[in-house]
Amino acid sequence: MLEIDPTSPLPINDQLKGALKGLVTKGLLRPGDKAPSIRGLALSLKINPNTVARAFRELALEGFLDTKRGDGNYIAQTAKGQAKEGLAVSKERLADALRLARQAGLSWDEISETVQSTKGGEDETR
Amino acid sequence: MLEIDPTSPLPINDQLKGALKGLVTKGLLRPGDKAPSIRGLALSLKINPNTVARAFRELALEGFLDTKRGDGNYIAQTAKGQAKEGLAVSKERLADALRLARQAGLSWDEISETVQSTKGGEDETR
Amino acid sequence: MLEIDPTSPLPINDQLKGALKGLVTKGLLRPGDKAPSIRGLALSLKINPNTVARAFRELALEGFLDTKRGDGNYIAQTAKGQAKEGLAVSKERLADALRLARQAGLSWDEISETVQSTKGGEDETR
Amino acid sequence: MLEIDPTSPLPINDQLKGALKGLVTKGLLRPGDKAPSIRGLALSLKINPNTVARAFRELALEGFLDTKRGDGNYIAQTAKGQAKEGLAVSKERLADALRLARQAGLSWDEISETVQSTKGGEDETR
DNA sequence: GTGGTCTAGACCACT
DNA sequence: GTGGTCTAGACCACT
Repeated sequence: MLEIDPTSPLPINDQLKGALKGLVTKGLLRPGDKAPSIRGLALSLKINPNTVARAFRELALEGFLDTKRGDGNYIAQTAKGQAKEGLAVSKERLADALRLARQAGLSWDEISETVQSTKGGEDETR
Repeated sequence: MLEIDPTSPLPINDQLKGALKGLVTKGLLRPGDKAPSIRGLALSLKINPNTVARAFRELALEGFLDTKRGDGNYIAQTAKGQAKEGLAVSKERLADALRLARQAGLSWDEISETVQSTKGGEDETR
Repeated sequence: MLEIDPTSPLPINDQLKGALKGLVTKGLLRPGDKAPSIRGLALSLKINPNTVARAFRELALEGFLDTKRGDGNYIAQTAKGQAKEGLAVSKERLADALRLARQAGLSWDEISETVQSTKGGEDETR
Repeated sequence: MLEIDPTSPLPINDQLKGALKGLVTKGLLRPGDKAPSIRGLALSLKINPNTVARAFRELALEGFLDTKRGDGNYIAQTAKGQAKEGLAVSKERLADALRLARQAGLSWDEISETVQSTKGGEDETR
């Protein structure tokens, strides 16, 4: 359900926060639903539980998650709004990446190509 | 001529290397040309000279720049090839950014929009 | 300048956040001032740098500190307001402690005594 | 009769132990009296029975409670002494809380105020 | 030297 | 089993 890119310059914990908000945006997770457990996520993503815990703690501080000690984390009722804001952040980050690609000399045609092939790559995993 | 994004998760020194290679790719800088001075670049980009120096040192190690002590740095004759490889790296980084954006819940339509508006934004600065 | 109580049930990182806000409240640290370094504080308080870093990261998220990478942390211009809110939180925590003391059977007289002797204890360290 | 503060940094099971000793200190419960049932307490305090059970187990280990399997828990004959020691612990904890409040920037006047208003708040619940 | 991220692992509180 | 805090230590980016 979730994927992380260990080679990305974006810190793992930030990726995780974005991906979790993405699940809500996509409707795969809804307010009131139980979030995956910290340890379970760490195991399946092969990252350290502390890293997941940090992402979750920050999401809880933002009001996106409700933490119930000894029980688990739940998607907050206000999560949808937070997810929306997350989308805006993601757009900005993508725009940054595009500007960097341009700086590095990629033409808009090459960029379109990259978009297309990334789109195609998605189908393969389906 | 060169721009840096201090808010990007991509390290400044990597951005600098990519942008310098970009100038060669775009033909704005050619083999044999003198590269901008470390101090001048640091000043105009408002970053620490050490960071620029480090990027230049790495570019020299890669054979992209020729350093002449007491004179400055010159674009190496083999720079064009290096720049081409840089393009491939940039494409991969962009593909990563796209995958992250998808994880975060952006639809392909929203991504296209972002590409278009970034493209538009470029014109404004001209 | 700062003190931590390792035996307190209040997490060290929370104590640190409160104490730092206290320094601003007391006027010992002002907006624009450089905060103590993470490593320095960790050394002098004999706690782990990660714990200090966590407190600082949260204070930065709250807008109480401005972090300058490779340089250090600075008290934000808006810190005074944040410190004020911190005072309210501290009052609430003290009220909780008082209610617990009452539950545990302390009389108001014994509580007053404890307040007085704690006050006195402060003078000794001067 | 008993109250618990779920927001306190002091663990629930410690609060429970302190409160139970408080009932003895205040004379509301005497040696030989039957203690409230674990399940009943858990229900009325809305906490997990395991948490109450653990507090009782520890109190039994300290010799404050006598557990009679299949019957219930009874206040031990030596409970008064134990309760007295509990008072000392509570005083120390209150002193800690006061020092933290001072660190956080509360003046002694504000502390006195907080004491007074907590005292006043008690009357309201009567 | 200063901060940032991550891993590994211990121990605790609660369900 | 679930989350929380803390320590220890490695490695990185930037001034």
